Amino acid sequence: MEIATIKDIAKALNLSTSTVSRALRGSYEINPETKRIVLECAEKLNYRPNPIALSLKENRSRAIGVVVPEIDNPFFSQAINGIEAIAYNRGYHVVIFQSHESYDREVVNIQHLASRRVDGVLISLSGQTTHVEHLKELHTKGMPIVFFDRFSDEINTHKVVADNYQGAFEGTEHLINSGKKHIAHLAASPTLSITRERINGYKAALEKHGIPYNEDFVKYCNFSIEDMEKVIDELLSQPILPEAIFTVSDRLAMACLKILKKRNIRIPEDMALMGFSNLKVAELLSPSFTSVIQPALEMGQRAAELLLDLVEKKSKIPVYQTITLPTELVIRDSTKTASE
Amino acid sequence: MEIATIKDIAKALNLSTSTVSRALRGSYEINPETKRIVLECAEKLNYRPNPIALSLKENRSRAIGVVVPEIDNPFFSQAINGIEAIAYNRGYHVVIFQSHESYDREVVNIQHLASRRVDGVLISLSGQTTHVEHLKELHTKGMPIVFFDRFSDEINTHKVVADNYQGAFEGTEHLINSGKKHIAHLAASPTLSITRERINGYKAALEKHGIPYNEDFVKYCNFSIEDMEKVIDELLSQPILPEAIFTVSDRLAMACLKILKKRNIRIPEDMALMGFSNLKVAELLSPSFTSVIQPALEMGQRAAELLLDLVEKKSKIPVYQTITLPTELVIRDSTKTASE
DNA sequence: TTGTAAGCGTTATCAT
DNA sequence: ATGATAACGCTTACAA
Repeated sequence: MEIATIKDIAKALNLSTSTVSRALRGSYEINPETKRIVLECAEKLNYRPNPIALSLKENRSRAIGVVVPEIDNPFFSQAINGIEAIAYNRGYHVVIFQSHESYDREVVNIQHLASRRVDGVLISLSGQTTHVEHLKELHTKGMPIVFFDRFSDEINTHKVVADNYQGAFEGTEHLINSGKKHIAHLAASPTLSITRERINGYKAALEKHGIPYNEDFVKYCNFSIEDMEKVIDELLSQPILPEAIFTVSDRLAMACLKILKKRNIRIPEDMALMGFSNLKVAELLSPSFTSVIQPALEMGQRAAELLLDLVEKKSKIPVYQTITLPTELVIRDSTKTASE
Repeated sequence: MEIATIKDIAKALNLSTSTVSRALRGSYEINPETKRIVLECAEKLNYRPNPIALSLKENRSRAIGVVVPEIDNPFFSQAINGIEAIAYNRGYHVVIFQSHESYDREVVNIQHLASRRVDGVLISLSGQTTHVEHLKELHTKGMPIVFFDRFSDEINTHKVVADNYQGAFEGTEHLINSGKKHIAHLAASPTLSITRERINGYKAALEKHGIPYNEDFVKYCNFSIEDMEKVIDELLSQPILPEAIFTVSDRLAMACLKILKKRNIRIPEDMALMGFSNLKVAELLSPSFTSVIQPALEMGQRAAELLLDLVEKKSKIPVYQTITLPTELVIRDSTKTASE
């Protein structure tokens, strides 16, 4: 990996490194002829500036850190896709970190990010995270941070989220409109902002249609399959069986399908199933699975734009904003909708 | 972002930077008491070594670059998951690049990687890539490179692949065993190594069972949905309709489902559908969709291990190997299998 | 227009 | 056991 440096060019041309440096970038104060020679030589030696030296000098890395619970989750990989697109266009690299839904791991990630001297951080909190001192410290030290999807109110910065309230409202209302009254809501970690927003949307839809809220129909579970199945089993072992289940993730829907199948409960005849989803393979799914699609890609893009604006100090005094992007209700089997 | 440096500690303690440096790492040649004081002060100032300065000095970045066609593809996001796990454990960071199946973009990615001074590269080639001079140059300059999934024979290095031949063979044989004779094979780019291997497996299964190979049943298509649908339409407009379609990706299977639905062809009664898949939501799929699952996570892990061994020169004279991991045939609806 | 020198944070070498 | 200095690659006052 022998790579030519500015010194090599200087030596080859009998110039000083500063002249070479000037020729290579700002063309001010430089003899056009010298510049030509330098560029030619740089080309010949296949010179590439060393970004590490640059980083050391400028105290910036031209890289942003992204902390997500799991890369291998369609929502986050789509979001990263959006982030990468924007970062790439603006000359930044993306360094990925996974918290694996663990608070401890998230803290370690943040330490790594800080010591890696990334120029900014995009983060979606882990399901375990209940306090954010680790981020607060980083933020007060001046590190630009932008939340997407899962945020904390304790840090005053940009937030880019899906309209979880409206998404849950519409989804729930769709179930109500197709004749369901007993609707269960299978939520994720109660500590997450998205969980609260979704439950509120769910409640609002029930209320609008005069359906009493039944606490037993709302279940929380973490991200392990075992836990999901346990919770679903509990839900289905109650005296009153729901007529529909609204899940907040594909994995939960999957777990539901499995349990329902085991109990010989037919979908959608015996029980309707719907929920938040991010699969790109909609057509491969059971046609009766109506879903609330999140704008993952766009969330990533918007978050990255906001972050890079902060990093590049486009606005001297940042006015932090919360951007809420709409979800989309996708009904696959329209025949089922109007009926009943 | 004011972060304490070794200088700050030295100043605070009236020591030289070299003493502080020694106290901080190698504990040889240092007064235990001095060491204690330094560590205490470092703790107080929340000192974190600057990896950029380290990188400059050591001419290494402790980061590896990963080039994949699309992050937002379950196969690659699972592979990245495996890569990240290994890299994390061994103290490396992962910098992600996407080629978006474009050769030009892949070349740019490689340039970025090189100038970023990553310590090694993991790559799965783009569907457009037919020559690999960009990688050859990097490799001959000494950059460790490991291929996973999609490789080129022109570069002598480690390769980690799925057993595409066997996967396609088993999948095709499964269709044959369930009574199908006219089996179409929907392949990806003909330039990719995986495409060749899979077609060979497909052919071998046909041959084993005495079914003549029909060229019209093998179609190539690129990664755009439009192209997929066009090719599938062509396939279904031929004089002899296949009884089964073997697809090499989830997106292709999806496109098939769409077209088949439009033409009112029932699955699996009129036409069986199966193929390579990487979805984690198997249970959400149509129960008749049999799939050949690729060991994406493990491929990422193995590739990362091999790369980091190269990077750390564990073996002075590397013996490059090709690791082939088995695929898994997952039959969801066992009732259909034995019948017919 | 070009060269000299200092500095970014760290470590290794060579004094002391 | 500790300190001074050079070096990693690059930019930028400041000098010439």
